[in-house]
Amino acid sequence: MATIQDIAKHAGVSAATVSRVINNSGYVSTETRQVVEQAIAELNYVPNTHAQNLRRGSTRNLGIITSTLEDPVLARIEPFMQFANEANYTTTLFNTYNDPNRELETLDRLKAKELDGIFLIYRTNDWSKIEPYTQFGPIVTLHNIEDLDLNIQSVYIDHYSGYKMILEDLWENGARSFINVLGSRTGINTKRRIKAYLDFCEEHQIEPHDFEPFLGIGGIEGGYHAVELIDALEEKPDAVLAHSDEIASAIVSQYHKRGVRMPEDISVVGFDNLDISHLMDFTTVDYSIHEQGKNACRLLLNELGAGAYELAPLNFQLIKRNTTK
Amino acid sequence: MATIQDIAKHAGVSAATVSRVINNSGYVSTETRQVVEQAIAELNYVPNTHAQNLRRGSTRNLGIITSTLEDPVLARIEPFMQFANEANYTTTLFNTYNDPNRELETLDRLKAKELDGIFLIYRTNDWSKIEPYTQFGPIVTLHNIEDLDLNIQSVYIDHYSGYKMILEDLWENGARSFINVLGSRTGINTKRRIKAYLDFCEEHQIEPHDFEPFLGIGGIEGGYHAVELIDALEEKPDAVLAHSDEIASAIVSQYHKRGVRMPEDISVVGFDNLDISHLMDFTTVDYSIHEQGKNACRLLLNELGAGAYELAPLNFQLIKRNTTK
DNA sequence: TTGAAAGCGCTAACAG
DNA sequence: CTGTTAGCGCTTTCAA
Repeated sequence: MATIQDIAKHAGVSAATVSRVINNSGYVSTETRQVVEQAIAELNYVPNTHAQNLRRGSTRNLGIITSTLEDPVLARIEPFMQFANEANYTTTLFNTYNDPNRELETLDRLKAKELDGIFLIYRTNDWSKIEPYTQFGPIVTLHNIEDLDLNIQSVYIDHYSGYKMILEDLWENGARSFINVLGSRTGINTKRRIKAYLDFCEEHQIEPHDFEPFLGIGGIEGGYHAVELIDALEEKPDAVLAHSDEIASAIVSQYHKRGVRMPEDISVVGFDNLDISHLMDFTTVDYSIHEQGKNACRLLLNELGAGAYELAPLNFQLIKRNTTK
Repeated sequence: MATIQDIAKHAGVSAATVSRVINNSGYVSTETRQVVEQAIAELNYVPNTHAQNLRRGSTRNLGIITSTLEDPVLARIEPFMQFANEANYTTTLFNTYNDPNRELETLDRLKAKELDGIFLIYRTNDWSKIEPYTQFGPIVTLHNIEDLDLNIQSVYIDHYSGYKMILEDLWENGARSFINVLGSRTGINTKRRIKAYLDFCEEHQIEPHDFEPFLGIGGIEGGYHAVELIDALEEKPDAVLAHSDEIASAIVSQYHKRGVRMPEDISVVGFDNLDISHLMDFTTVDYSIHEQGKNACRLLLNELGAGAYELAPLNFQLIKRNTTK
């Protein structure tokens, strides 16, 4: 491979001049520039990225860390990548498969200057272990960190009002008993959903249902499992609220197979407004998940001084389809 | 950030020795090793990747190039990434959005030593433009390149027999007229499917249908469009064969909405056996798409001398569900 | 078993 | 406007 020296020789100039041409920095006469550009073209030269990065002390590469690659995660990753690409940043995706060590190793890449910043979608380590890394580069997350005094930005969105929105709509259409299919026991989203549900119950003077065993449910298999749990219930609920479209799709799928009619026999609602909700025609909540991914990137680039992007507002919107009245 | 020199000083040894410890190369006495390891731990040292890469002339990073991020593509990317990760390789995903220049720029990263090898899922440039890059690193693709004399490996799988399998099964169950919803007009998969269909027609002495306007159909929107095209037909077919589960999901979705019963009114078959086919309960063909992604990685690592992996065999299997008799 | 020294390819002062 | 020079942080001969 040709190096900058080869180009310099070929063009009869110094390496510094070639560098100036490549980077469009400093003064270069039009003639010299042309000669250099021709040499570059002739020798088919591409600068060695490692040398550039070593010299500059930065990459134009953002890391994306997740613990799973399910649809709702992908729905954030894609717009993030696209936005980064447009800003001329590269992205590297790391799946930790929920292994805390892998997560730490990946954060080390920030130290190793391999990554300029990180979009930490799902974390597995304590914040106290993660935060020290911010001295090596910005970190943005999907988690809620409002209460914590951390140097980490977040694109978290409080599910409370979105969830309440669903409940109220179901109520208006006659539903009186509900099952909340919830995710991570410790997650903030679960807490906020529970809060919304409890508040709702109080306002409408109804008895809340037991959250167990509907906690910690995830993935398509989780959705199938939820259906079995509901089947085992003595009193069937009027409506099932899934915490994601992925779960909802599995539930809807099972009901279709069993000939359970929606919304006549039971209502089902998802969350996220992914393609699947459209395809399977079930009610869900949209909150610009796409823009959320982009916002993560905007935040990161702003912190890196690579732009001054305004964040897009994220609003809840109920998307009514055929699984609710 | 601490550098190798800092560690050397701290441990009272030379940088060379630290390097030996880091890389587990050459001779280091147990004592020295311990002292160095302690220094590394104390100073929280992580080697600068760019310096390493510059020195070594290689990264442990594989590029994945695609022109779109739809489900069938993701279904290959995920296992590829996982396999690479396990072999201690990093992956970087590039979406060209069908822009030939972006594709070339990404291939340039091979030259720039930024990528050790490339999984070129979908290409947009001519092979003649792509092949020269193989001198800078191995390229593996999903495209068929059997006929061409290229230095590019492929995990292509001929759809002929898989497609024939579907047709025969439909025939046995009474279907006599078909619509083939086909992809890229120039793609080999389309050609092989057409060949399978024409052979099938000849064997069963039936008249093939016009391929137009069912060519070049892709994405969910494409599936919706296909349904409209079929509606406009004078004679309704007994069965619709989609070239991917994505297309099939859109078709099935539309039919559900319109109250068209499957398989009573019409049969629908997909291809790929993605999650969605299971969720929406439609018949499809499995051919270890997951292993195909891994094979791509195996091939790449073999070429890089980073292993001697055996390829997994890819076989067709008809997965019958409720959209066919 | 260890250290000295050279150099991977590039950029950025600085001097002219 | 252009060239000289130093050095980013690491690995790898070579010599001791």
